[in-house]
Amino acid sequence: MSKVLIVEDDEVIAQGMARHLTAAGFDPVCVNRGDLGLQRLRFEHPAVCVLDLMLPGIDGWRFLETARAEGLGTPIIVVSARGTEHDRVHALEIGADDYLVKPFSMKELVARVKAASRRGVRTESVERGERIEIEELVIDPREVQAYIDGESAGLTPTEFKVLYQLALDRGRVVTREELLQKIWGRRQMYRDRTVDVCVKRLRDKIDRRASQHTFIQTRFGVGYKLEAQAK
Amino acid sequence: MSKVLIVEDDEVIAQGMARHLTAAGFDPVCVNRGDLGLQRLRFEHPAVCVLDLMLPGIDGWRFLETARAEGLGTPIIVVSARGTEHDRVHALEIGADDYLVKPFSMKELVARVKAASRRGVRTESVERGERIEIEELVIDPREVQAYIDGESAGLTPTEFKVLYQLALDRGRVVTREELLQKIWGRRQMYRDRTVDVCVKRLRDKIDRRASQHTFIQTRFGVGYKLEAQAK
DNA sequence: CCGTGTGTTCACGCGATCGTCACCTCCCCT
DNA sequence: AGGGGAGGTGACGATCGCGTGAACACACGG
Repeated sequence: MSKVLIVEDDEVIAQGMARHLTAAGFDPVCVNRGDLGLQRLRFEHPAVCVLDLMLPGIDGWRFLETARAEGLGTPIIVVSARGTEHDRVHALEIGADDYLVKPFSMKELVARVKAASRRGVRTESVERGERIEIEELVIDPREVQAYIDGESAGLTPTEFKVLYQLALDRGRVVTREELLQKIWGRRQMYRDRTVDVCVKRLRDKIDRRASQHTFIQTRFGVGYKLEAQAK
Repeated sequence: MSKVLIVEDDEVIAQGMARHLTAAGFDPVCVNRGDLGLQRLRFEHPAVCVLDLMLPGIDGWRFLETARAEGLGTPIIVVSARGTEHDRVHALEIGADDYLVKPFSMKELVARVKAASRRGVRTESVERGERIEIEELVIDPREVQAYIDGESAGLTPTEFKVLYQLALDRGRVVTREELLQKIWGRRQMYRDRTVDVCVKRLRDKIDRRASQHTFIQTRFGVGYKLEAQAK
């Protein structure tokens, strides 16, 4: 469920961590360069970040400093082969949340990732993500609301989630199964019209103004798609 | 500044920790029994708790379990002479935020306490901070009071904290969980109406004047939001 | 020891929300 | 052109969220 960003240049270790985190119910993403990791940290907001200190691109120290300077609050767990007291204290001082010395047990890593994600509740529901603007439609995750021509669309939480999910993949067709899975947490549907009804209500609210114009398009037999123009 | 609760039965170690934490700008409080520590954790809400596992009264394990079961969200750093992988993993699993094996360096302890308090579950220090003005509403952190048209609203400390928290993120929807965590230091809520009641009283006090006008808006199924206009 | 101020929990009730269903419309394929 | 199935639409009912008033718990000051 929760995403974990692994910034580690050793393929073997990264894969091992990913495997164990997956088994524990996390959704790990691996990156082998510091600069790439920083970019992904900025855009997709993972619940936790596991960071190696020795990295190509930019090293872990600069990674930490930059991330904190930019105000990114993601819990960061440093893993490193070097584990002198000075290293540990310094990393913690400049913004690390935890420090594990290699070699470490995967069990402990998983436990510490769990602990970090547990307390990082704050990005769970609100706050994550930028506003998305598509023509006169503005989708604001911070307010959990959408606006048309600056006027609130009065979306309910579920409606908003659907719209936001479509907006994250705007231009792409999103299947019903995907929506049902991500928003309702259901696995399979036999004849479930839940999504359809929700989309209808959504359309009633956001397509009302610009008549003749529908933001949410239907892909027959597949799913729904939100218009792509990023304004 | 920030209070740190030290639950440790060895006087010498406790005093050492207290001394170093004081030097680092913390306000340590020592307790030598588990049951007493738990009471103080419940009563005064420290920013961080440092917990030894071997204790008279109730031991650290039960301390951890009880605190978390009660929904107390204070970051807890476990320190222990026993440091097997199993111990560490288990402690983290049942709610510890960090685990240090004795003997440890005081520098590292301080660094980890800093890291834990940094991601501060709660906004302990209300004192610093600018006044926030929203139309005729003035929120003054120094006075711990709000004013409407220059007249005191007579807010209680808790009411003020809620208002201030909303004001810091004005325009953004703040979830109940977030408020409960930041102000009351609880992590999970089962069916807790504390926030609702507090908000009701807040509204009674600050919305009284400008009738027809509510500063605090409800986002159904999500949380509360304070009006955005910075005057 | 008892009022008072403050904070938390409880119980009730209304209204918002959301899933389901039935029926209708439209698309796609043959 | 017609049939079957996918999707749109409107309505209904159960549930849940939350406002509200009151009871309850607790520390403080006299």
